[in-house]
Amino acid sequence: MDTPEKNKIGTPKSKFEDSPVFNYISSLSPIKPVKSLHITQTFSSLSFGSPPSVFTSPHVSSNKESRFLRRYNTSDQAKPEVSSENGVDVPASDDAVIETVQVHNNSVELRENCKSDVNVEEASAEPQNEGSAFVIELPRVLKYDCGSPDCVSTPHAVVADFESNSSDPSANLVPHVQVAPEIGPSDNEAQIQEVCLSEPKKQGAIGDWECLMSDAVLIFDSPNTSETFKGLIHDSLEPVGRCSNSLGTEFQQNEINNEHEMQIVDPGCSEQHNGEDPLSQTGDVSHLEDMEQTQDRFNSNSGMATNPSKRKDKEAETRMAFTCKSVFSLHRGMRRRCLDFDVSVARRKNLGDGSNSSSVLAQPDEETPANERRPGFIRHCGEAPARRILPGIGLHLNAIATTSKDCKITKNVSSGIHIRLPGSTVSIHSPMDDQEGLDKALIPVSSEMDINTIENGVQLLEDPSQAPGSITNEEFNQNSPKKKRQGCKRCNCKKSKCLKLYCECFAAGVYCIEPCSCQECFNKPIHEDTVLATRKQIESRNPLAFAPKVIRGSDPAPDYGDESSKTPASARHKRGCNCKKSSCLKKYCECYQGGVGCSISCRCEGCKNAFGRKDGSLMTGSEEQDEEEAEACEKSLVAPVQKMEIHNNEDPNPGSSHPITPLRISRSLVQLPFSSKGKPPRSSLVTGTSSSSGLYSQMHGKPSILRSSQPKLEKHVQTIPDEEMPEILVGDGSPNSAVKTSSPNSKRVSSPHCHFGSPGRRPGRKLILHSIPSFPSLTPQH
DNA sequence: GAGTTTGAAACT
DNA sequence: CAGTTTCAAACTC
Repeated sequence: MDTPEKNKIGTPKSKFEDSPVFNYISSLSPIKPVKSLHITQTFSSLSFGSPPSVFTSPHVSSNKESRFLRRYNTSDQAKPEVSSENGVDVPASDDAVIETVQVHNNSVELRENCKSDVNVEEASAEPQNEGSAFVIELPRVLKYDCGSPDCVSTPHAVVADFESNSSDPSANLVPHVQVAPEIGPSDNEAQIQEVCLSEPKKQGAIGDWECLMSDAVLIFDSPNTSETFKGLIHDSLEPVGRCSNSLGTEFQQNEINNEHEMQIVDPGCSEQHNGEDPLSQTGDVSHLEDMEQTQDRFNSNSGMATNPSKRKDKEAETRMAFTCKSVFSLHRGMRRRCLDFDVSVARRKNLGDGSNSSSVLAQPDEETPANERRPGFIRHCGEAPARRILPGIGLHLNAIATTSKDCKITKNVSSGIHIRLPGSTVSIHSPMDDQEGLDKALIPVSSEMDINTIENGVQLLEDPSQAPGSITNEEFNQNSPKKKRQGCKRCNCKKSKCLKLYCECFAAGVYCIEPCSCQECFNKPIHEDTVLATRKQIESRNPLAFAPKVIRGSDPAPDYGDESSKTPASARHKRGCNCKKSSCLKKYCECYQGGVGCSISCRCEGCKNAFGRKDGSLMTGSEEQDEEEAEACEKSLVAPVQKMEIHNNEDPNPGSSHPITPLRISRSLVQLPFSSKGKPPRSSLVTGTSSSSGLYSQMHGKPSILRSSQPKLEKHVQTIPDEEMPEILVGDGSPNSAVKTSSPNSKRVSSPHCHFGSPGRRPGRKLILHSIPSFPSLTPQH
């Protein structure tokens, strides 16, 4: 596994180790090759569920199963090194850095892809384009990226730790970093190692990280080096930081707080907490313990505690799975988001091991029973108990795509963020390093939240002014009226055992958690095998079964033929609805629920979907208004009540406002701003076509969006798509696309994805698309 | 909170 | 592929 280089380096190194520089170099170079390998494996093995849209690249496709990828925090965290590496690699310029990073290691790319791809792109591009926006975007990006498996914020985190130590003592909860300075170098090493190594077994992936760590350690060993190291880190960090920045809003905050730390902070986790989290602290402590343990194990196992070369070997061995965890959690109370990617194997290992570390971090929230942690699934957000730290944000692409239910960020307990792409899930972790952490760490994500987040992210991008974090949160909270379910999906299954698509949790690719009222639930980590098997079966029957129900409309959906579809925003339900009695005006209608108009593919009767009728009356422009009126009339007849609500909400003139395509609402998909009852605001409808802006404005409160409604819309769209893409990808991966097909009768899914893939996606500014290209590089690898 | 309605999912 | 049944969410009271 290991690349020869590493080995070479490793051995000789022992002596050289002393020189920090040497170490770095060695570590860096060797790592690359290795990672690439790993990555490959990882993906394959991991079979990312579906990589995020971003991954549209072919390789991704494979993953259907991946959907349920599991992310374990643990391993990932180890990865931080990557970041560090990146950081190292990265020269000065952010952009450059990013690129470099990608170039560097495939693995790195993967990891960063999340970040870098999205982030980077955004970061690089956006910043240029949009200065202010940039900041905001970054965070979001992070989110998204984070979502992406790769994103490992951790690396940064690691770096951060170091820096933090130097810069922010207070903040740091994280022992490592802090320790370093404070404690003797040796200690630092140990800690570091632990951090990196923690659970090396489980996460073989760690390798690179470890290497770095080891290097770092060495450096630390020599006091001087340590500083140098720091310096390096800093240097690297900044660039990295940017990348990381993209990771999360936290980043911004961090920056504010500490320039150095900034990035470090794991966006995900961090969102803001600068050390505040008690949890984090606890987590840290526990983490330390875990680390120690892990170290011990590691040492015993490898017999080379600090020996870098050996570590490398080990790394190579372990690498099978690569997971990235952000170490952040350790650091400050900040939440860290960690993305974990685990190979199934790794995962299992983790599971086995997991217990150890996890306990440490286990945040209160996290403590979710095993269930939640499940790799494949995202936890429900919901329940995060009380802590709402800004919790990580979990993205559940599926969910997102699907329904977008609301998620509440708040709920997220952990700091971690989990993104679940159809194929894959990414989790950003919080403090929990270890497996448990992983397990536990899996932050319960509410799919909806995720979605929201994403969208928010998008929006944010658009609106620089808003702070990412705040926005998201608020919006999420506000937006999702549904929360009840949506917020975190909770099911109430009685007979399906939560192993059928009837179960929203299952359908969303998340494990059932406490909030669920299900009976005889098998959708729990404990029954992971069963869940996966069932999932496979279902997918075998319908590859798109777990794909988001709503496909973003950005792409012109020729399929539909409807104008509506063409509208940028036009998002459609993949299969279309079959409503008979609800006139597509109630949530019984999936189209409506998803905030999208009905399309040709719908077989509904008496369609009055506010977001767009099946007849194609998607309202656009003036027509929309007219139609709206007509609809209003109709609705009034049909459902006066609803109408009322709608009007109340927005309405005044639906038509007038900016035509936002319903898509936009797409987020809506996720969560429409429905009134608490869930009724879509009429305006929204209008918006759907035309006025959507209103919604946003309302929602976001920021007019900005509105103002540039179209562009923004596009952006949204794109963004959305991106997000969705993943799922699609998943489906698409291969099959999906194929799947997409549709039987006329039945449902078909529009193929969205063309969209996705299409790099050319809409002009939206979102670089995200661009990012996609990057992925390809990865794919090719393998 | 219980009961009803609805339409997707699953089954035949 | 169409029809039927099952299921759980959405909705109503």
